[in-house]
Amino acid sequence: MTLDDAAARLEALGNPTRLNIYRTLVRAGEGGLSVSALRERVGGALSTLSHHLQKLVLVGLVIQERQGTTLICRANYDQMHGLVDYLTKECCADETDARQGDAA
Amino acid sequence: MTLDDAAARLEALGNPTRLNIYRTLVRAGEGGLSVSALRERVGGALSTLSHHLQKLVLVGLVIQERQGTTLICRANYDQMHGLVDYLTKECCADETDARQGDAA
DNA sequence: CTGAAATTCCGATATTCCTCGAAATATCGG
DNA sequence: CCGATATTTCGAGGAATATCGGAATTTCAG
Repeated sequence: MTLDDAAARLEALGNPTRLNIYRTLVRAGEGGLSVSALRERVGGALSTLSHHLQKLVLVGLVIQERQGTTLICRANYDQMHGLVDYLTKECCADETDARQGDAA
Repeated sequence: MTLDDAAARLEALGNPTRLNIYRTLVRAGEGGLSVSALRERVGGALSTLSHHLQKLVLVGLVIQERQGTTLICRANYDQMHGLVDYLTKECCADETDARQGDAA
């Protein structure tokens, strides 16, 4: 994962509304949530929610799947793990890591 | 750590320039880096760097310490660990965690 | 086809962000 | 105090964001 990718994901998460959306999706588990179900929990206008969701989808943090008229949204754990990994490796390193982790 | 706190930190990191600044600071290790030394590595105008640094300091991700005329900047590992922790607990939980982690 | 439900697209507005150069401020050495 | 160095503050331009309401689109049921 490049620095720009990581920054894009962090930015996507770096908005209270969006972080809340994402967290809600995580808590919903594998079943996911429809956009309207999501809206009932996070509030706000549907168009706004849709907008935020797109941002999350764009960076790969959320996956959408159509089921008839409803669109199911799910958290993409892999991407989040990748992000946490990046943060841990690149940005949590103490001196020990700073010497070796340079290659990454 | 509240959702808003986490979002603020994520937002601070969610800018390529700032993420680069932070990462550079982490790699510098405990010794830290002065603002101008930092500038030599990340480029850009000093005023811009100062601005970004303030943002990082504001959310606690970076600590500054005066040494004469120079200001030493250091990454605050604790805060970053706290953030990664939050992400892991609140946003990486699979169903197993989603049931129990609700209290947090 | 028609009606209903779910979601996105289309403007619009207010706010915030990123970046810069220049001026101001702080600290030190002498 | 003076000069030099380091950093921040000020002011500004331009771009991007967050939010909204309503219209348009898609998909299903009958």
